Amino acid sequence: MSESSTATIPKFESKNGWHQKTVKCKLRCSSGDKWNSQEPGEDSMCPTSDDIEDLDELDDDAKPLISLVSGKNAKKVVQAAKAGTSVRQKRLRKPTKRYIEELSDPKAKHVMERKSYLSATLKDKRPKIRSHDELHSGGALTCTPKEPFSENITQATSKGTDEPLHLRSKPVSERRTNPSFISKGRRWSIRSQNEPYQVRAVKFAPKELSLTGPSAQAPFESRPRRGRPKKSLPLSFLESEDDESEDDCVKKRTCKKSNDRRKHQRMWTTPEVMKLIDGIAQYGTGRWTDIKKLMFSSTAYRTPIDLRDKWRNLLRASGAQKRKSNKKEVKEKLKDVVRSLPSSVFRRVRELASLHPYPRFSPGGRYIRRKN
DNA sequence: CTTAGGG
DNA sequence: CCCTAAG
Repeated sequence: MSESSTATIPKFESKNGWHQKTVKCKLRCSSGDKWNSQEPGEDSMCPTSDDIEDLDELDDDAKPLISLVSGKNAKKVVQAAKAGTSVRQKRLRKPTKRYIEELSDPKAKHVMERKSYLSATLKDKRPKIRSHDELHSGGALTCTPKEPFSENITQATSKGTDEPLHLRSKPVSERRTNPSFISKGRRWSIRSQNEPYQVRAVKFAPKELSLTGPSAQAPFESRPRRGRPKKSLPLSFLESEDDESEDDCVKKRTCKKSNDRRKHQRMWTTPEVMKLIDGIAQYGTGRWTDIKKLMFSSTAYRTPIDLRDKWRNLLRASGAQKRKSNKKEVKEKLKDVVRSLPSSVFRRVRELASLHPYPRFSPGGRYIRRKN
């Protein structure tokens, strides 16, 4: 998929090529299926081997996405030129994101909100951006396919790798991650500018594109989601962990508007659970950050909190957490959790549960100190 | 900033 | 998963 779209790009020199590209993108778009819907569903699989951490899926939609963007952009440019509305000299970068959004999301309900939010954030965070905003913001993005990328890259790199990039990266990732943008703007939105890998990813994008991205596996590691990437994050690259596209579309499909919460659910795979358990076995309960760092260093998603939550659920599911409800009930309730997990896992869960109780308070109410 | 708890 | 209150 990406290939085809990429292939057309070189033709940009001739106006014809351009047009072609646009059309193509459009076609793709209208054809309906998302490119990233290759993953039917993860839940049914019951992996027995331990090394299936990357069974999730290959996230290739980034490239197509970009081309899409460019296509849009081109179209937009044309339109703008016709209308003569904009005063931009070069190529009207600014509105890009808007169009992207609009086209990709027919409803385009939150466009305005989003826009305002964005600008607000920018203003708020980095006042100076606004000045070169016009020049850059769309800059690389726009020309990615059309113009020699070298220029853009140079510009981007030499200039603050920060501001313009982040500026650009946000819309893109947002679009992918958060179809029904929430005007409120969450933590991750704000933080996204601090995330090193995201920046990097964005920076690479153009290169890959023009080079016909040979081995670009996880073009957009973007993990806009909340969470302190911290210093140890760069590692998350190597693993080419993947996507987010999955849950993205899952969200879109299943709950569409859904209640604000639970936007991106990601199914816990068995290996993940096992890693978690191992981690707890080593560190005990309560040191989620450490566990995350050690066991999930390669996994960008899964914050320490997620780990803790998962553990809590496991406990409940395993019945170690005696509660009012009897085991049967619990099991029934958390059937989905159980069904894909081998019994061996649950045995371990129980062991650990007795070893280091989760609430960290013994039944008597005494606080249980962690050892190491 | 990290945990714990509750929604 | 998300959010908030505590250390």
